[in-house]
Amino acid sequence: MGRGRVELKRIENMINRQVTFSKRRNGLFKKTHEISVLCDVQLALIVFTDKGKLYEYSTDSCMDQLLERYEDHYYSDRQLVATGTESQGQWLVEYNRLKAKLELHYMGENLDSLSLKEPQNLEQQIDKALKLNQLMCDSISELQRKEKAIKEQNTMLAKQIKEREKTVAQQLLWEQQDDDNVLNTSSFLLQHQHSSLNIGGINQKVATQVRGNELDLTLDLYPISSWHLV
Amino acid sequence: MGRGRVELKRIENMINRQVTFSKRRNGLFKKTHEISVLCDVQLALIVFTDKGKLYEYSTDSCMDQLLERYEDHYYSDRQLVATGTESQGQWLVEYNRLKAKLELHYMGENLDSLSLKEPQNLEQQIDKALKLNQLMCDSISELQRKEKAIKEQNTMLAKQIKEREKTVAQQLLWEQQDDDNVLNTSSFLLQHQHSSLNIGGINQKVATQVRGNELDLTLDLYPISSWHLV
DNA sequence: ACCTATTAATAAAG
DNA sequence: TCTTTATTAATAGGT
Repeated sequence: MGRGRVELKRIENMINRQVTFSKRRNGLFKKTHEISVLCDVQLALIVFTDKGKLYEYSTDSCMDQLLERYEDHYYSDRQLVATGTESQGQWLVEYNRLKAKLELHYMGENLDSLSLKEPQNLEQQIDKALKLNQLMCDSISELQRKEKAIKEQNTMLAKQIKEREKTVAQQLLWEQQDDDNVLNTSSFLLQHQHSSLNIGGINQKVATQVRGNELDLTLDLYPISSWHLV
Repeated sequence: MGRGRVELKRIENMINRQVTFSKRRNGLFKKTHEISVLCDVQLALIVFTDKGKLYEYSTDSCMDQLLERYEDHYYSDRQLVATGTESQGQWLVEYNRLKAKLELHYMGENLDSLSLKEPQNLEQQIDKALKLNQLMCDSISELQRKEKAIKEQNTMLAKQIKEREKTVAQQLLWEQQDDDNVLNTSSFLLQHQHSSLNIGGINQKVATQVRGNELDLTLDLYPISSWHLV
């Protein structure tokens, strides 16, 4: 549309390119919003200009949820099944097999083990390491389970809010209709905050959390360094 | 365009909605591609239908990079430095220390190691085990981070619901007062607080991370059974 | 920003 | 889903 066709290739004139970008960007965002409302779909649109400026749109302004959902679409489900069931189960098998082997080993070579200076110790260390790994596996799947549960709760809450909004909106409509009969003005302001990502706040908390983890890391890691291998 | 105007509201007829979605989706993706090429901008478009079907477009098909860039746009480098340096750095220290010990060990006992049948192998295995531990540690802290973020979002949502209840209750009060007082203006502020915690960002990295771990876990776990300790 | 000649998108119907 | 077609919407080029 417009006067004359446009070739589908980069507009070389910079001014022109920027003007076109501005116009088409508006159009694109409008259409994005329209399809979102008309067809009741959730969508996210992110645009980066060559100069690094960012424009974004997302249904209900929850870009994060959408992006998360996007990730989940590819990773989460399969992951949960894989880690939760397979690898963990597999891991236990490995663990027990190894333990049995170790026991056999020390039964047979009990006295003439010169170079193995600390057999019990080695066994203990490996045992510890295995147990540690096992714990971590447990931890991971536990966390994954928790995560899923909380997410579900989240979705529920979000739904509730949406429902409530609808109800309120409808009430207002009714109210307005009543008011019209009495020469009244009902003003309704819906403040739709756009893409204010509340990241600063979260980050702080994330950082704290990470620091907490570091401590755990350290605590867990020291035993490993005390494997008496030297 | 089309015969007659269309109101900007959800199309209730399901068939119609789907048809419109199909048509407009094509249009939207086309326009998305066009602006990308004409104006030389990078963009990402993600669409989820109400039934969970996913459609996506991204310039040069590198959605991940774009999403990462999006996150980076909000994430300050502080976090990256903090996590990247401290916790991981600490770990590297441990790791290298242990490695050095192992090397010394094999230097000294090079020839008379009967029971240590495959020293290099043992080293490799321990190396792998350590890396595995590291990955699991990372995974755990990522998951913990994520969990906390989602929980917070949950809290936010719950708060929103409470707020809304209050608002509605108050509105009802006003309404009653208005009934007594015929010439009145009822103004109502609906604050669409938006609780967007930046979970997407965290999630993306976790997902990537976890995916990496998955593979590594599987690959690394098998060798453990081949520790030639028997 | 605004204007308008044109092209593009698309709603409704088959 | 795939066409067709009557209409509206988007927009290129100019001011």
